[in-house]
Amino acid sequence: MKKEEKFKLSNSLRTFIKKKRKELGLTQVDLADKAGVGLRFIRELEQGKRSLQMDKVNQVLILFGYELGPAPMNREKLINEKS
Amino acid sequence: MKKEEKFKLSNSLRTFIKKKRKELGLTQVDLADKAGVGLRFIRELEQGKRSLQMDKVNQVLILFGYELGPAPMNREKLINEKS
DNA sequence: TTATTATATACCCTTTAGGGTATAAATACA
DNA sequence: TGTATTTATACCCTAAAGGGTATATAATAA
Repeated sequence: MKKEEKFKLSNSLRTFIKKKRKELGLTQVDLADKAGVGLRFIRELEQGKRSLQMDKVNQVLILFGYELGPAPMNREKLINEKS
Repeated sequence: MKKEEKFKLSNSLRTFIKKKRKELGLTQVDLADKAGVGLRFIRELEQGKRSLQMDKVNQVLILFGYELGPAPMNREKLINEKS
């Protein structure tokens, strides 16, 4: 496993956040402020850091009406997903 | 907000894990070993600690074929969910 | 081009997640 | 009952999450 892969999470979350943020026309700074988290956190989130704390992630997701939950993995994605 | 509520996460995850674990007839110790996390972590997870790290949670969920992902919140649950 | 804004990287620092372990309480089973 | 198993609580400790901030590198506009 390459070193960076250790820090990448399933693309869905990072792209989800980035997409939602753009849709609302927010900068990372805006989002950090609204969510009450640090700017560094938003960056690590959008860059796919795996070890983020759930509560912080949820502070962001809630702004979009979402929250973290268990979702069935699909193996197709596992195979095809680019790291 | 009562003090303990700060540490409770949406019931879905904690009950999901507990239910899946029971279905497989595993003890907390078994699950901790299989997931490669500490026993303490499994306990905090099943007790609803909010600030758990996503990667650790995923190590557990993967055993069940699941992973953390953004899920739309339903307001019904927000209102009715017992803390 | 240059100025402005957004994003990324790097560092210091405090707080805390979580491992390990011992003990206590609860549950199951003879 | 008592005994074994499972789960919960409490403590110490190390590694790292993440806040703040300064700097660097895009990206966009004038």
